[in-house]
Amino acid sequence: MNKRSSVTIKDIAQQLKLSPSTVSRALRGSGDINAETRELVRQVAEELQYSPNPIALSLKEKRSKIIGVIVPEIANTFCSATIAGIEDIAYQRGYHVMIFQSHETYEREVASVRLLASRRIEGLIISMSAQTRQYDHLLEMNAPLVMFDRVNEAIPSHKVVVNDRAGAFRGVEHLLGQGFRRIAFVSMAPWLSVTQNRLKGYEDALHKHGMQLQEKWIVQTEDMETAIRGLFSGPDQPDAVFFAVERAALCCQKVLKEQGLRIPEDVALAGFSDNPLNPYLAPALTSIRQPTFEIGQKAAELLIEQIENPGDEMQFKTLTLETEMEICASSLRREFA
Amino acid sequence: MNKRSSVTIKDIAQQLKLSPSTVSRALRGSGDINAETRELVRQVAEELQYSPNPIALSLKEKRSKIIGVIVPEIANTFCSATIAGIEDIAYQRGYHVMIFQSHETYEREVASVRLLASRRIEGLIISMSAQTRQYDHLLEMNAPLVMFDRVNEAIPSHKVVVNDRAGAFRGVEHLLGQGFRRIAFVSMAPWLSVTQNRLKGYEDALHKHGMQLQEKWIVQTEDMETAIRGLFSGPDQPDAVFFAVERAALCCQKVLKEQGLRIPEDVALAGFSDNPLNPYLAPALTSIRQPTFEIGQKAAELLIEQIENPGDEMQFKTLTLETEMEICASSLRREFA
DNA sequence: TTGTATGCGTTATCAG
DNA sequence: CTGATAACGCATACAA
Repeated sequence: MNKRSSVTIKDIAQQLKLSPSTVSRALRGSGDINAETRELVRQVAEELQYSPNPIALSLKEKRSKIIGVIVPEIANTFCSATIAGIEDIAYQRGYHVMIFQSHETYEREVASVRLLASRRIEGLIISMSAQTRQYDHLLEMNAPLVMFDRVNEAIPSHKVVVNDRAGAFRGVEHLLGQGFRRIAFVSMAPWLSVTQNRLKGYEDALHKHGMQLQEKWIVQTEDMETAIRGLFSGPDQPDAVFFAVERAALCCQKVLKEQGLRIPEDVALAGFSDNPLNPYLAPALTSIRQPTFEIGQKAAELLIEQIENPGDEMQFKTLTLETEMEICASSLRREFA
Repeated sequence: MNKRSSVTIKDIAQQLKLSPSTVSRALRGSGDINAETRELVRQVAEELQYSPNPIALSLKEKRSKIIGVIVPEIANTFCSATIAGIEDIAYQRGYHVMIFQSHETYEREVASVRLLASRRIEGLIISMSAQTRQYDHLLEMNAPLVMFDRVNEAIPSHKVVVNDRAGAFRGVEHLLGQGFRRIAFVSMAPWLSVTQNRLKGYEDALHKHGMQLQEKWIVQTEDMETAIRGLFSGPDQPDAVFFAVERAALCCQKVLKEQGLRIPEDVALAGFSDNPLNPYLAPALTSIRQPTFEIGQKAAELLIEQIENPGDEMQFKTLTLETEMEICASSLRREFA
């Protein structure tokens, strides 16, 4: 929209008394063209600060060089870090990234998908909203699609996930190793694969150590704050909480603080979270860390590969990256802490 | 790019044996048209899941209904929250938001501005990178521009800022009120207006309480970690730090921890930060809070107003919002903590 | 080597 | 009331 933007190929053509097509060829180097003419055109283009109109290009080539990204919330550390990874690759390969948030609602997600589709984006990278339980909007897309984090097996696409089961297993086993025996599990949407896998890891760990699963200590709801309050109000309270989503960490902190319960003296805490401040919390929060930047990179690579090789009837891959555990005071027995 | 996207006005016309122009009119309701025809067209459009091609529309109308946003880092809490506010208004008014990160580098910022300009975005909302000390890329834009947070008076545009001077004043006065007398100031780019204003607030507070400014306690550098380490290595160390940027908070935590200095027993801490975890840190971090969501909303409103009334030779406004102070343990004298 | 004509999807204008 | 045509900016098949 700056001055440069209104200069078209025609202006250059006019000034040089050439036809627009010649100018076009000179600029893009296709076809045979007189070296002098080319140079001349280039010079004038430079002078006039010509830059091609990408909208016209998109219309013509049916390509926009834009990839869409839909995440639940960019305020979520995991999401913003992943986006950084996506951008990294996208810009390297000459693509631009259009970011949308679903704010964890199905409606916003569907609206965003439709919008992006109508905008002729060339591909979509998505982590679904927690509310999404129906996938028509994604199945209808026939642009390349890559899912990450919140994926669904029923949807044919590349997927990038972490080994949630192993990550949760490791975290819970760590809690068990510290002597905690009454470990609650807090999560949100039970229909999401991440939730299910993390729950499996939790079960694996309990099982391996010969412990009984206590249904009442498994919380899976949107309204985590209330649920956690429930965990710590009746008799038979947990002595540790393993949270499967970042937001739950904050909820736990809040409720425990409000109930006057100390971490880890009264209740230990560990779980999935990618917030960089975790080691500085009171007390420092033991976290299962995901390779966020890399997840974004891989997703973008898979997407662009797909965009640029449309013929290939490819096998859809599921890339599984490993998590790391950052052990901090929140999950250590007092005597060690 | 889903199936719907390939249905054009022509397809509808063909199916109904009408001309494209008739279909266009029927769909957009302009001009006179037979009520039956209109209904028929609408039905077929519905059946075929027609949706207009926005790229063609953009080309024709020279409008893209896209506004660009450039921020230093979306991982920064302040930025992501602001973007949420921008999105809120934009979507209400039918605009889409294209987000770019400068990663605090001048080059990325210039590249993003140029890209957005060439993409025919209708307006730009920007918080400049810390490196940016030259503004040609912004001055050249003749699309509507709104700056927030990192603004520059030399650039003719609407601006949305917070009362940085008052915020810093309040924070530092609070530290003084708690009995701290050796207060350092940590920030990054001294040429930014935010930095300058926050520094002024710091000076105001010291001055009001009859204190001398100590140059050696004023740190303004990219490499904050080293600088802070410097503050706490020699003799004559501060007993409190007021930080003017969110990132500095983390740096302080890190260095103080590594030097075995306790907060607030040895060194008190307060400053600008919008991280929601601050109250849960060890100890809880006293924070000057900005109305992030509202900043984004206001910026978007100003931009869209400008986009939609291009004729108006408007006065450029600078909107100044107030900060709030959230007092926590990190800035309280031990006896009160 | 260069110019002309055409089309991408849409709408405004003018003719019917 | 409806249809034909041109135009937005660009690239390309084809003609010269």
